[in-house]
Amino acid sequence: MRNLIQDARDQAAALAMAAYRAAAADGTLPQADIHAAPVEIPRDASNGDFTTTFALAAGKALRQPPRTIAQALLDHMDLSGSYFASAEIAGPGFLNFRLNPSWYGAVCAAVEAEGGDYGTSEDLKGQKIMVEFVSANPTGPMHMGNARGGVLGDTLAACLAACGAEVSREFYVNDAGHQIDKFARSIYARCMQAKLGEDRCAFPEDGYQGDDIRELAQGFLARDENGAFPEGKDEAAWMSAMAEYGLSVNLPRMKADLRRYKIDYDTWFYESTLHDSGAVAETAELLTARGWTYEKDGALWLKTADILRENLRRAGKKEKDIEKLDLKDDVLRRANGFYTYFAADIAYHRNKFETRGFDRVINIWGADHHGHVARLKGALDALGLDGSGKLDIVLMQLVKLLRDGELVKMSKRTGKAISLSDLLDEVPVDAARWFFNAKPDTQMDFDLGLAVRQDSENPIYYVEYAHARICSLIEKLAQEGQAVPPAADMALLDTEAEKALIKQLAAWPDTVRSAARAYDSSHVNRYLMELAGCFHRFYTACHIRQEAPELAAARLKLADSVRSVLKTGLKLIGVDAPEHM
RNA sequence: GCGCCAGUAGCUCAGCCGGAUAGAGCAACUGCCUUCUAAGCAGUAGGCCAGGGGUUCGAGUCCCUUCUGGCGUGCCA
Repeated sequence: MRNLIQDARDQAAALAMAAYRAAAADGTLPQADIHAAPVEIPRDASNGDFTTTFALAAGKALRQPPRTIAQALLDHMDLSGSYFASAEIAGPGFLNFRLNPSWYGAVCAAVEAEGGDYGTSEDLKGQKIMVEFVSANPTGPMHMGNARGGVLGDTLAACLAACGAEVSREFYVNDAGHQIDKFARSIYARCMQAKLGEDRCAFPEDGYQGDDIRELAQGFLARDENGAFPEGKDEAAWMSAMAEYGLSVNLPRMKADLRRYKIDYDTWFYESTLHDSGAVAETAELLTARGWTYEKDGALWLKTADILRENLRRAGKKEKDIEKLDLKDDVLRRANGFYTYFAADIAYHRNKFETRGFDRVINIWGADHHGHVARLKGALDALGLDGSGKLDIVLMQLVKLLRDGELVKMSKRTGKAISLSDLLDEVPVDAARWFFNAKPDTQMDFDLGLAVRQDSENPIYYVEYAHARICSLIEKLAQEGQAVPPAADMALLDTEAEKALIKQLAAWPDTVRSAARAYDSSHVNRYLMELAGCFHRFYTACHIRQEAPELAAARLKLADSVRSVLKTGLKLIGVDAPEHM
């Protein structure tokens, strides 16, 4: 709950502002309309722990050289009682602050007091947020492209929850529509082939080619104990029984694969329920009532172009640029009477906001769906549900799968895809989770050959090793009679390695917050790498054994705090923190 | 054609609202284990931040433009 970086930042800003007001009051500096001092953390710690660019930024408004302004601030500044030991002018006019022991002590105290809760906040308290991710078609095994979305959604949800949001993880099951129809026809064709011979029955051209479909067909026929197929009911009835059977086999497998991947959903939402309840038709009627649809060629169309044009105008886009976009309308209900996926998706999101009352909805989508983003938001806007404001779509670039440098196609249709479970057979879960927790918009290559021999080369081991090292250290010292003390004089920790480590501990709350704000949980990975690095350097530079008891106690205490934060951080991204390696 | 995302070290990527000498990991090279785990540490080398203009005290970061790569532009989902 405490955030010492934020506290120090605020304090530095307040000190600078107070100094400016004092300088302006006695005429040292001119009066100007300045209400905040920008505070930054210098890249290089030799430039101080915090710095304000007040003098640089205000140079123009105050019509004085930055260094003169900085000097005036310094002359009017009172650091007593603050977290800062000193302030000095540097470079073109930076005012650099250095932290004093009270700040380092406060960081250690916060980590100690808050334990596993350290880093959490109430930034998003009271907000009901849904993260919908993966939502892979249940017509076949999940391919490894789903692995990335799984990690991104799951870790993002965890970060949002750590910021106090009430988070719900959801999987949208596409158990209706065209794909399912194709799925049923594919199984049906394989059943027919099994009965009559491959060459006597054509397989649908657009059917699913994978072996899993053959297995489903065989499974279905095995359950058809009397050998009735294909007699007894009409084709459509057989197909619907097959689709139902196929889903009953596939969905539990998907759940199991995801569980193996350490992903648990709060809700599995079935698309079919939207059709069955009439919600899709109702949504289309609502859009029609609001004047956003028209009929053409027997189909019902949504005036997507009008909606988007209006949104773009409101966003200030130029008319000629809008024209260039060549905006098109979308079909909601086909000429054959069936609703499109888009129509169902609008109904689905209406359900998320209207029926279930989420304040915010985040969807993780593959970048190949980006054309759909503005349309869906626009359709929700047209329903008065503020899709532009409350629906956020995180687009992730697809993962290119390689094996020993050679491209592996991920097409489900060809049946040659590497499935998620194949992936987990080859790569440890934690390594996969770590790897896929990268910034969503980077295109990444995943080389299976490389991943297999990713042992000591994998950054994750650097972090895990730090944790194991600490556990082992604590264990060993405990055996020698030196337990982690309940309290210690942390002011004794004043070497560069120790201070750097404590500063890194202080940065944890900001890391969680920025990951949640940016919808990018890879901030956590980077943070943990740095924390591990700081620890390894501390470990090498600062020993505990054979040191004076007070110092040893403080260092042991610090190591224990690092252990705690490493564990919390790894847990956040769903990676185990091993005690031995 | 139009649109979205990206282009920073050999590779994978950081770089907070524009700030000081552009950083880290891996790979390469050199050192360091009779003291808490060497899956570690210290060091060396590696850069026209894709190219070109602009905005200003200051640009990897903002604007314009060109080039390169990925993706999209369905009565598919």
